[in-house]
Amino acid sequence: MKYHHGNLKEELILSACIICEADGHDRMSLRSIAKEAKVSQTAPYRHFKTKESLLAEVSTRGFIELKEILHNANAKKTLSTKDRFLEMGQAYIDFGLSKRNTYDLMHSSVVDKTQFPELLDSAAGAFEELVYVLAELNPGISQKDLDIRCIHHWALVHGLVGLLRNENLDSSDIDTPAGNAMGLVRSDIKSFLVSTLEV
Amino acid sequence: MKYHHGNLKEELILSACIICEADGHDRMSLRSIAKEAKVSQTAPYRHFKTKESLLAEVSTRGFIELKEILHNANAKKTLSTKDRFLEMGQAYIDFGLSKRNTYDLMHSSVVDKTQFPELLDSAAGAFEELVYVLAELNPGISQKDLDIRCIHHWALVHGLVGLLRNENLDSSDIDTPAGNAMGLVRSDIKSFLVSTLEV
DNA sequence: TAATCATGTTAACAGTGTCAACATAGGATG
DNA sequence: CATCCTATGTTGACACTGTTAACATGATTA
Repeated sequence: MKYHHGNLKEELILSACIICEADGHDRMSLRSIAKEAKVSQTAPYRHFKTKESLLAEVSTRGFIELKEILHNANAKKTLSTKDRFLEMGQAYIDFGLSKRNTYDLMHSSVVDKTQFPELLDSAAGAFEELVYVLAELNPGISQKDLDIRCIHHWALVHGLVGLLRNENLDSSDIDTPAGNAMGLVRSDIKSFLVSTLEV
Repeated sequence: MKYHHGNLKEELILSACIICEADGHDRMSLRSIAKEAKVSQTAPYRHFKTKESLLAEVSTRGFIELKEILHNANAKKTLSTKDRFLEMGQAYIDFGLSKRNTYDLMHSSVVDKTQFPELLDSAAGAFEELVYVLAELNPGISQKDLDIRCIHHWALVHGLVGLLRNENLDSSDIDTPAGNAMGLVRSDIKSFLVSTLEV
């Protein structure tokens, strides 16, 4: 029985990542993850100043994973640039839908991003992946127009994740305009994204 | 000193709206708003089954207000249809930026929308305002294409609010691509929205 | 008038983040 | 090797939270 754990910080982060995704960040307690690590309830405070700073770690890892996912989608060199762009869009949305609670945390205000520089960096890193494809997809485009396109598509996929997750808007029994439209988009996200390219 | 308050439910909701916007929904406690209404800490439970259901009320009122704002923007009959559309986009984004915490709650997962029908209705109501302009702006468009356009612009403004709120992405001292782009968009949202129309 | 029911109260429970005070292990320093 | 320092752990406590159970009150209605 050793008094010192040896790798507690990393274990706490990994536990937090799992619990955040499983239960949602608002249902995660420091005490429960301390218990899971078989450590006293205040041990986490030797590694994280507050609960928020642990959540910032979880959020950061989320952005790092998102960046990797986007990078991998753009690395499929057998595909055309346009198809890689579509692949990335699909990948982003898949991430937002499958890692739902983590995605929530990443865009939540419970973590004040301005206070965690590495979180800012990781978020910017993910965004850059989009800049790369769009630059390649629009050779000779001005910096300003490129920037605007990036914003456009980043906002679009982010907003789309939010809409797609509201199951209410695509339940087939309710025949709202929004519901019908969401069904269409959900069934073929890439076609939808294509339509946003033809500006 | 009357034992019964008379208008407690409404007062609790109004307090909750104010506190949610001021402090954020995660910092609002039932006990604090009960105290503000000079009532015991469990009195709210006579009107709301859980804290979540009170938050659902706050969220609902947010969507109702948003709908009104969009409706008013579209009611400026001296403007062209296109200008009214732009006005609505600006109004949506202004709402997301000024009623920041309320907007957060409206898109947060702490309230399970599927369990609050009137919340679903209010959200759908706001969405419908966008359907109206876009239908007018694109006469003769097919239902499918109209639906897709609605999704497109709704997702866009929602995503944009998220991006614009990350102050990190537009702080002028950091010279990231994302930062530059956000500055551009922020300074002239309507121009940005125009560029998304020309599909 | 009497009974019912909506709406209030008090007391309590289990759980939370966080801090202060103390304990221990392991590495650095003499 | 002995000693001290520091990182990392523990225990105990505080104030706060959502929520329930049991009880009190006041208004409506039979």
